[in-house]
Amino acid sequence: MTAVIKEQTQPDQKQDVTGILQRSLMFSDMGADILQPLVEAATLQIVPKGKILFVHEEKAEFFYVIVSGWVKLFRETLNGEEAVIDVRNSGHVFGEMAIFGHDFYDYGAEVVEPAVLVTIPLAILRRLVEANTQISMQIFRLMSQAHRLQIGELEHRSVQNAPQRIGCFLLRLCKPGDEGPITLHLPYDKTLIASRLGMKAETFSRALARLRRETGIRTNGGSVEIDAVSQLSQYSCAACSSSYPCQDLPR
Amino acid sequence: MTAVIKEQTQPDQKQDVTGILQRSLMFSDMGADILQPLVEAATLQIVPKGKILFVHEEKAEFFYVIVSGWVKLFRETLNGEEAVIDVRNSGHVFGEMAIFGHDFYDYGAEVVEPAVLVTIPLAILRRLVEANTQISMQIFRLMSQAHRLQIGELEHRSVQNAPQRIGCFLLRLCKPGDEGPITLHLPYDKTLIASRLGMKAETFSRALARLRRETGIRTNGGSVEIDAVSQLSQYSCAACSSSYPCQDLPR
DNA sequence: CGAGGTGTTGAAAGTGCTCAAATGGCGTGG
DNA sequence: CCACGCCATTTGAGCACTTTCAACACCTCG
Repeated sequence: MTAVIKEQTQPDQKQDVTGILQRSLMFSDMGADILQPLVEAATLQIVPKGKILFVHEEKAEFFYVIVSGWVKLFRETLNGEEAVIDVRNSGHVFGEMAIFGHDFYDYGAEVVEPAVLVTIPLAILRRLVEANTQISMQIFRLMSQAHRLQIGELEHRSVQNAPQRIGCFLLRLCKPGDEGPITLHLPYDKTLIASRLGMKAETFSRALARLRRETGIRTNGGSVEIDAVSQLSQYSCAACSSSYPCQDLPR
Repeated sequence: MTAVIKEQTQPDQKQDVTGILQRSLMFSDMGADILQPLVEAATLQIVPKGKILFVHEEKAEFFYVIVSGWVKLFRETLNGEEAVIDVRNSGHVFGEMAIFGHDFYDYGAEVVEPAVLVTIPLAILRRLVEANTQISMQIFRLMSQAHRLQIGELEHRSVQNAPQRIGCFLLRLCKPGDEGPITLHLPYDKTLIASRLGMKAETFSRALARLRRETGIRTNGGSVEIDAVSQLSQYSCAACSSSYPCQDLPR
């Protein structure tokens, strides 16, 4: 339906891409010289909402760095259900787990808010990882953090009920140190938040209503007002292994 | 209550430990010379059922290789619930994810069937990983596989109902190629299987009864007879992203 | 204005959980 | 060898939470 605007990385864009990579979680603070092979092979894309970048079990050729926008990672079952694995934004990377072991994507990826992405062939990254200890150590850190987040996700799904999971989601939108009255904005639409949290849209709507009743937060469309973060964290984190602020679960 | 029998690795045991490591998933097919620093620092333990090896958020000093027995990895919430992350057996490794990033265990570990374990300081592994590409590549493979398994776990919990999850668990006990009438034995007690699958013991009991009714399997205590693996996989894998045999979920 | 997407609400059904009680196996102490 | 107590497992009844199906309100866009 909508064409992806692929832009070859022109000389004047290479600086941009280098900077983008250096601001990403995977390549933060790495020298331009180290990143050069990646930058050479990188493509900058503007991708509209709804675009499916790849599907589960497709042969993996590229990994992606998100410059802006939101990307949903998901799996589809044979009977048509969808399980959302994660929804990622600026600075995050996806599709990279296929570097080792089998060469297939572990999930599908769909742009859910208009995005700017850097696309880089996995082969280049693979070569770099084998040659450069600094990069491989950084990826280790990232993978072990991803693992930790996954464990947290599993825990949340099994011990928190719907309103608590929503509360937890809101808490992760807070900046560290936030306490008093603040206003948040939901990063993407409620339907997606619902499936991101493993519940149906209707359940989300009702659970949010209950969360309002029980913690005193107020909502108006996509904006959320929280008077006391502590009250919300008390409500949600009671059913969790770590109390707020939940260092295990950034974003 | 029960003392852990720590055995210093004596010269005559070093060969054993080397062999054990070479048969593990993490160090398979690696030369004795490469493994030597690990073997030097390794301790072989016989650990009784019930022993808690470490708890979530404890400072991480060692990682473990399972020679025999079963180990439960879990988290506990503030209000006393427990979420089982995984239950592992021979050849598997745990506690290793703490190598990078923060130095704390991501979960607690408890021996649930009498086990023989090799205990190795994380510091040694860390040094080895930084120095040896073969090891770091192998660990990458393992971490990405672990990641894939975690994703599968999340998917299962969100799209399969209780009887289907049990069926899926049974399928993973089959050897590749099994079709016809076979008899399986549950690897550990039903209460633990229940929490491994994210349900209560009572639910497990009832769900197993329903699975019997709907797929024709028979059970007698811990043994399970399956006449047609295909019938079971059809029942369970319908709500899954990959059909049987589910390469994503070994064990 | 009409269409389609997003979000909310109601009623009914389903799934898994809690609490309680009964069963049966197994090891210990007598 | 038996009685006892403990633990794993099963079963029943009632309940809580989530889903399903349906209807409707809103909003935006053409």
